[in-house]
Amino acid sequence: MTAVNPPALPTTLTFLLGTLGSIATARFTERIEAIGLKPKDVGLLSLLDTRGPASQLEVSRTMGVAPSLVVTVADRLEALGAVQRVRDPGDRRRQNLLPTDHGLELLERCAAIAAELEAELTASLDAEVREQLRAILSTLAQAEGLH
Amino acid sequence: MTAVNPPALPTTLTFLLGTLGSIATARFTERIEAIGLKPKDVGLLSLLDTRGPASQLEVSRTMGVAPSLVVTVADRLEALGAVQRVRDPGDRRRQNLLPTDHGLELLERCAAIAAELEAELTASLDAEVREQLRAILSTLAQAEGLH
DNA sequence: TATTGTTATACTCTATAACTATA
DNA sequence: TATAGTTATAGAGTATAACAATA
Repeated sequence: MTAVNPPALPTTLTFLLGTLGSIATARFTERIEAIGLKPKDVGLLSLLDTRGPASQLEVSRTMGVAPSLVVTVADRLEALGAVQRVRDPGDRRRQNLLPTDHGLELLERCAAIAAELEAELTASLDAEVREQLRAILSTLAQAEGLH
Repeated sequence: MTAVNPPALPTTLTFLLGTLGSIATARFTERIEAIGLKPKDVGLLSLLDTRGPASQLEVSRTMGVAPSLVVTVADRLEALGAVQRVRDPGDRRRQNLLPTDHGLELLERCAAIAAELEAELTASLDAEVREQLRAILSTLAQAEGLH
């Protein structure tokens, strides 16, 4: 029941998204290293910024990573002074994660780096087309439940 | 010299491409496992299909991976009967990699899997918008020298 | 007993460095 | 001496399983 003549792999959106996404991530990773952050650190900070404080297990589920990885990331961010762990007074098993002012500053620097990188990656596009792309990808992200 | 007020990270194309790309790759990886392939195997097969036979070092440079990784990938593909190593008669140090008929069949199955996945990932888009997206991403890929 | 977080351990991917064969 | 490929080794990232504290 598969297509007899599938389209060439490099023309599929699966391939294009995967390839361009990995380029974007590799360059972003390289640049945030200068401020001591790894991609997962940024993911966690961004999550706290978007959805507010959360317990480690909530973060684990939302990010789709193992609870033990949240410990590692939170340890690093705490050492950087970017997040605080606060025991939930109502349930002392829970560690609520709060971004600090410094953490929010770091996140803002990441956003600036991402914007800069976006400009470079899309230098071949007209401004109008760039916004079309943003709109389409936002639709896909929403469909995947990423907001 | 950075923007005083950068756009929110999740709205940047850097973030959207990285996130959606990693989703696409994760799902693709899961599905090609059924036919014994890893993502890098598919990359190598696709490269040979697109640019013709190549030595391992050429592959290493084109794919941007270490020569030792090409050995690993070529070993696996050879064991699957998907590529053949042929000593270059003019320079016996070189191992030219050739896709076999079976390798090309596997590649076609990967293309079918990618097409199926594309349909799922973009189910929220009109056909017209989907083609807009393909055109824009192809432009970006070309600008990155991926063709 | 079940849940939250942590620690110990292992697995996958990939790179670097040392080595072999050929030029 | 330089280059193509290979092997040995190590590091990064992440998961699974065992464990501790709290419910």
